[in-house]
Amino acid sequence: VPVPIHKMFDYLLPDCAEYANARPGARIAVPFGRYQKTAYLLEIASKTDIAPADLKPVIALLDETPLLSEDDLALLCWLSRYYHHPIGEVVNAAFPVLLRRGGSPGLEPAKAMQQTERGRAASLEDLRRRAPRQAALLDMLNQRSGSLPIAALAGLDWNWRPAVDSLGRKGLVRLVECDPAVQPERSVPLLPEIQLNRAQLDAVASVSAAFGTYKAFLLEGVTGSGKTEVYSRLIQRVLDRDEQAIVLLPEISLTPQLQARFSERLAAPVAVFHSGLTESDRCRAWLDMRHGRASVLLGTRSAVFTPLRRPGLLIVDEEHDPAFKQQEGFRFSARDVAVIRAQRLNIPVVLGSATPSLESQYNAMRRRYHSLFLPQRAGQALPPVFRLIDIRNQPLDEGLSPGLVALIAQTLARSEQILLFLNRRGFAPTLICHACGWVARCPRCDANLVVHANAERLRCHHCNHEKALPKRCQQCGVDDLRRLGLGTERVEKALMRLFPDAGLARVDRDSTRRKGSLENTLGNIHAGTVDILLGTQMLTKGHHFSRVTLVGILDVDAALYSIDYRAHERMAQQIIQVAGRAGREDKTGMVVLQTRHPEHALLRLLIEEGYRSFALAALTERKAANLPPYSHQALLRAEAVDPTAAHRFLTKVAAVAQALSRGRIDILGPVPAPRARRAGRYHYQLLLQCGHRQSLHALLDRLLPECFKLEERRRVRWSLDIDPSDLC
DNA sequence: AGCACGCCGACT
DNA sequence: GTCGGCGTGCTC
Repeated sequence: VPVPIHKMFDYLLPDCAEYANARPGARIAVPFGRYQKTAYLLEIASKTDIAPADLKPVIALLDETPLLSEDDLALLCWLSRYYHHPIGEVVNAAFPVLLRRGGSPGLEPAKAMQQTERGRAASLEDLRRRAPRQAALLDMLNQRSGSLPIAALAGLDWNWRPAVDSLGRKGLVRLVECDPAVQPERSVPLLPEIQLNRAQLDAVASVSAAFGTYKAFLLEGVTGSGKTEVYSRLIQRVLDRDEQAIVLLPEISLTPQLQARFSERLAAPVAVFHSGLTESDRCRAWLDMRHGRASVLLGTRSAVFTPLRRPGLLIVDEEHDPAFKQQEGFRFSARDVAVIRAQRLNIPVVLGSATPSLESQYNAMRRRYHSLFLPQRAGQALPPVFRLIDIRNQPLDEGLSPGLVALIAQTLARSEQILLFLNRRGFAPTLICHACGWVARCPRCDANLVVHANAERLRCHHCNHEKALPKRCQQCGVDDLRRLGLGTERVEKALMRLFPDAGLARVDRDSTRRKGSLENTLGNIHAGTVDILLGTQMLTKGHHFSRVTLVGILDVDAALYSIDYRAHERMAQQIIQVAGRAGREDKTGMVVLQTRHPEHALLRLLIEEGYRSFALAALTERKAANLPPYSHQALLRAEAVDPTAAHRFLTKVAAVAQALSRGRIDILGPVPAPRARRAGRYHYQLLLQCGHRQSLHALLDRLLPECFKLEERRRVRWSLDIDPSDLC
């Protein structure tokens, strides 16, 4: 039953014909408490510890044939044990919401759009101006002599459903049922296979040779080295074998691009699964994969559980991205789940990245993953040149050094584009009183309020608390408040002053809040009306800007001396990813990093010898400090409104753990979490660490039941995070 | 989670 | 004399 309880529940399976087909993996409706719930049949047993009088009968069998295979069910049970998360919620995570609610798994009748008399007579010119998407659909209808299966639209990379609905309302088309067996024609013409280079061919050959068996591959390829082409060729091979593939991406915004590229190359339609779709679309894609009607699925992390009729291949693109780790509830890593699932299904899995995570790099070193390397940039584009600008004792203009300003001017003079990266939004991260030193703090969090000058407001980036920008110090009343530090808004203002004639676009969460405004900005960038592109990590993902030849990273120092042991890794990945946005076939890109630590060993290694050398050195540091991947971690978090309750609870837990572990496991803490006070609650954490994974999990198996018995647990909210990616 | 029960303070 | 705040316990 999908509830946060570490338990299975026993029910009576009525002895009648309806239940003859009941098999593990099927959904059932059961009475639970005073309500009815959709639950999952995990096991059929002939014994129970529950008193017969307490057993209630199952209300209904919802699936004649189970939607999950025995394999997938076993995987979910394994995950429940590994992540120490209640089995009901784990199984729930594998299903789309519509099916969780007990929705029918049946096929809706296939529909086709048909042109009406009115549609034939309608003036397309008028429509083309006011509703170009509807016009495009009518054009497609015309090309296909007035009838078009809805399924054929699935390959389009725009949201066609509202357009179909509008056409229907206007009576320009009508929807009729059609034969689902008729394969829809392609909506995008199939492009010929492109010529792959040696490294790409080798990668394809290695993975293809592993079809039908488990093997994990780490595909390391710099931006532009043609990973996508390797994926699509591999998927084509999978399709040739009449098997299915899942491709995982870290975030929704990357799906349209990849979907378009796949649709051009693959003979089969590409199904999509992510949180930007309606529930019914997600459910349809899920069922299409389950029943084998679709063969390729592109999706974000929850798509990793999609059942496959004929499993062939799993791909995790940008495998280093922290977004693959779910950060609340069932805290799984979709990348790790993909590897385990491939193992259990006996199929290959490909992890791709220009900047592989240290974990994966380590697994490749240990030969648990097979390394594939794509060195060249396709089409002979040259790798960018890195340059450090030492900003010590330099006069900075809102964070911009004279050297960088000069480079920007030169690049503008050549009519080329510039990309500036600053991972902090707002105007200034601190508002301080010059008279008394008072700093604007969030009343509910351990954090400074950030000045947002455009909106004339102060905002907390952790709890969204907001207030008007004060004119005077709230402590001493003097009107000399200064804005300390740099944010994208501030740099934007400086750039407008320094380069008044340049087209400027700022890309961060504030500037792209409105739906579609990111697409709009990206459009302008490609159209060439933007000369300088300024943004946060939003810019590091996916999009390539072919006219960018100068990349400026304004502040690398924050990451160099962060307390988070993963900060170096993330910094290096961001630098290489931003650098990869630049350059074009005939022009070398330049990447400029402003720092006060130009001698920093890891930074030098990164820019002089590349990401691989950096990663090896960073791994050596991890080894020396006995940090992951050389040890395994589990993090117990606790929070409460009472400032000491969480600490008291974790102290008790630490004592129990100490007694159970007999010195085999490092018990670190409890300590206050970074920014211990958040939205008025106090956060603490206890880190358990061990070089031997089995020992850690054996401890957790015995520790958790004790946690539930502790008296102190009542006053806190607590949770366990296995393989935490953030210690906060 | 979602719900009921039950015990205390603020209203008609 | 009752409404409703949320702490506590239970769900086969």
